[in-house]
Amino acid sequence: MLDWYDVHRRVLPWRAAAGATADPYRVWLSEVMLQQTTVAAVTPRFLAWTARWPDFASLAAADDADVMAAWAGLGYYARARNLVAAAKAVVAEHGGVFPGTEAELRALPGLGAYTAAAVAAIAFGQRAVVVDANVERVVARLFAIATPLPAARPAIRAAADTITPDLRAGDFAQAMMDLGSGICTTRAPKCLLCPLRDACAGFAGGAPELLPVKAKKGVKPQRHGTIFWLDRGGQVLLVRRPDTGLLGGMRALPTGPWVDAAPGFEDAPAQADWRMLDIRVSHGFTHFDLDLSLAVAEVEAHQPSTESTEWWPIDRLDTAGLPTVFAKAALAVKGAIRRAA
DNA sequence: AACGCGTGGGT
DNA sequence: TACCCAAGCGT
Repeated sequence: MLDWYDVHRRVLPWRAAAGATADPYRVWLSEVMLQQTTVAAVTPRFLAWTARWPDFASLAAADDADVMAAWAGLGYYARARNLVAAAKAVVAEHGGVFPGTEAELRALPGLGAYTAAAVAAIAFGQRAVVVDANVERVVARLFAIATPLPAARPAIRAAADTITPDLRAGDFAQAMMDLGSGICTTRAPKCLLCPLRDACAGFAGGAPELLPVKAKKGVKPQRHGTIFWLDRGGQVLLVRRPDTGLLGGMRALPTGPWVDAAPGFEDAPAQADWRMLDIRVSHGFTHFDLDLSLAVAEVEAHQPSTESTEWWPIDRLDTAGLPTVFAKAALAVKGAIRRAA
């Protein structure tokens, strides 16, 4: 694997040159951004983020709202909140120096078993067993582990442990991920290009693409809701969502409750002459689909804001850092208003 | 130990 | 189109 990696390794912005030491801050940030998120989506965001907050100290001192806005569109927003919390902990509890052991890393917010192992191995050269979805797939095929996930996890981890080297464990982990990403892919693995082919029990068995076995997913529930668009002379009312739960801590358009049937004007952010637009916006989250009605109204100039609300210039809404579902809704409302004019 | 938690890309 | 999926974590 290491020989293969030395030839085929991907060049990525958070990776050190071959043989060089990676910057722990950049390794950590990239690992968190890459949680359940593709390299293609992460790359531009990583470059912008590191230009703005290049180290732990700058991130620990960053304004919370700026950080959340900078994360907008990447999803799983608890990651951004945990990044700041971890940076503050590094400054306050570790003298600004990132701890180098897997156990200490694991104790920081947002670093679970995978990320702590990956950072320990990649940034600190320690032997750690790094198991992500790529490694699960490669190992399940290599050892022909047919137990369905997630029950297979202990066996997969034990098998990964047996092939993890004492030296260059970080390169080994990245090699497994590059292999999983480009060769040992989910749908149609390119076994003829694989350096592990001769050792692969899954290949020998004739159907490596069927591994690992996964349970089928249930049906996603369909929910309905209302998004409120309140215009105050070219500004729109935004709220800050509660820190916990869906889209926690993010700037957002006001919403009503998410319900099973057709929604109404419940939880409108102000007394106003609300009317529903003739269009809908649909958005899929991980665990439910949302069908959104759009309620619009206008208020006079003196309409106040509160601690958790602010008026935002409509023509600069792209700078507000809205999660995708609200950016989508805003685009739809602006389009409808333009057509009506 | 399930489940809540986003989004964009691939097929 | 309607899925499935991606360098998971916290509770």
